[in-house]
Amino acid sequence: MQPNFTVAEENHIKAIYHLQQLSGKVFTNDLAAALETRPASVTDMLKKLKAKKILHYEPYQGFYLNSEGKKIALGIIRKHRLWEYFLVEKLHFGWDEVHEVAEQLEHINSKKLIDKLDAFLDYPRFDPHGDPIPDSNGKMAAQQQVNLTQLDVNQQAEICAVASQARGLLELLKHSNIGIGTKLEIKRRFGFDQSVEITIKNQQTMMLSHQVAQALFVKII
Amino acid sequence: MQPNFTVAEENHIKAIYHLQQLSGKVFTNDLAAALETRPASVTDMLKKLKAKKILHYEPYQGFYLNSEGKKIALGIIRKHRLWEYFLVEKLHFGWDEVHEVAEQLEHINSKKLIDKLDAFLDYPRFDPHGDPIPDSNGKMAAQQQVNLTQLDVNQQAEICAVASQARGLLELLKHSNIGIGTKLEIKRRFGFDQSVEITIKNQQTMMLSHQVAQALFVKII
DNA sequence: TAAAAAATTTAGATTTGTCTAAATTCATTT
DNA sequence: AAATGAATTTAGACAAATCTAAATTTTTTA
Ligand SMILES: [Mn+2]
Ligand SMILES: [Mn+2]
Ligand SMILES: [Mn+2]
Ligand SMILES: [Mn+2]
Repeated sequence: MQPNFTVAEENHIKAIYHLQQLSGKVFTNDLAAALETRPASVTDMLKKLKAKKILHYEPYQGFYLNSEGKKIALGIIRKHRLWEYFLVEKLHFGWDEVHEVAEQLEHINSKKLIDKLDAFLDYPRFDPHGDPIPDSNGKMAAQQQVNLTQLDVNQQAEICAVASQARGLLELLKHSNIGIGTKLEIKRRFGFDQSVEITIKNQQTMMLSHQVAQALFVKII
Repeated sequence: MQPNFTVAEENHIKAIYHLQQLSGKVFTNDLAAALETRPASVTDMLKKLKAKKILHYEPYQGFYLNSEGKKIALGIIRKHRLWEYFLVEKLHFGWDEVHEVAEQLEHINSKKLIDKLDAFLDYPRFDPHGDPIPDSNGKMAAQQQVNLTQLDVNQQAEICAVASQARGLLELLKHSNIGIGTKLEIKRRFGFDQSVEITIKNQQTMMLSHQVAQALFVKII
């Protein structure tokens, strides 16, 4: 039923999906930046995806996945996140080490494999970064997360996602003992640089820059 | 240290390794048949592998992996067999269903992943087909197997490997309740067609054709 | 609204992996 | 030893995925 897609096509499909979640439409330069490729290469790929009838695309006007395309994207995301869960829960990878490997594993092509893996892992609903895992029909739990920058002083929250894979950020978080599941309370906000002071589990108090706070998503508790 | 190899290169390297185990040297047509590709395509690839200094190759004279090439082949075989073990032992695939998926998984590129997988599986020494799994240094247990055609009447043995992945064979074996670990005794041999009569676990008695017997390797018990 | 700037596409090239058909080399047979 | 046939390589082509540089379109600015 679904045609087969190459690894390059799948990487484009997934990246388009994530970008169109933000604003509905995606533009060539943004996708090229996300994939660390060139705008001209993106244009080439857009034509292929349009020819395969999974992308709505008019030259110069932006583009977005149609419902068939979204279904395919969700299948790739399902595989990516299930493998991440496997790597962390079964193989004891750190949650900040799994992305690269999952980026490869998500392209393994076997429905049976992924459904058996899902069962083996006992149908997890969230990956190690707090992102919801689509089920085999593409449905996933809504993620009730708020950006740390949006909390009020004295609010308590638990970190459930880190929105950036940047190398330096993960290093900083590890050093500060901050990770998925960390409980914290907002102590103060400084308008000058939009930094925020937090207390972890009623113990350490520390400052987070705006850049760091922006990368942290929490659920309020 | 080791350059990176593409999926196509890795598939060629692995196939060359298996063929050169038989007779030391490999020929273009044989490799093309094994990979279901064309002799001209094989020649193209041989030049690449020679340029990467892992293959001894003189035009028209056959070819074989040098020690560097064998090391790379064993790394791929290690991954293939560990994934097969994982699929059967953890995901409950049938031992006759794993080959295709392992053919993809063997190309995932992460030393950390494969060493952690090995530990998770508790360092298995044989894959679901009875083939030995190389350790991270490329060493593997010698396989003490004998072909079923070589046993004498009244000898008892346990099946530890099936040497062919042919579709029809696996179907036949499943139907006959024969698999890895099956214990049997040789009852009679017929010179006419080289068929052999066996009894499984002192229960069923059945005839196996020469073609089937040739594909079965056993250890004597 | 016309120029300038930004975004995007097109043109043309390169690498990888594959193929078919033709040429070459090697081995076997008269 | 020449002819035949098998095995192998070469020549030339093509699709996929990328790139750079140039052209085009759209948007912004003056
Ligand atoms: Mn990927
Ligand atoms: Mn994730
Ligand atoms: Mn393979
Ligand atoms: Mn095997």
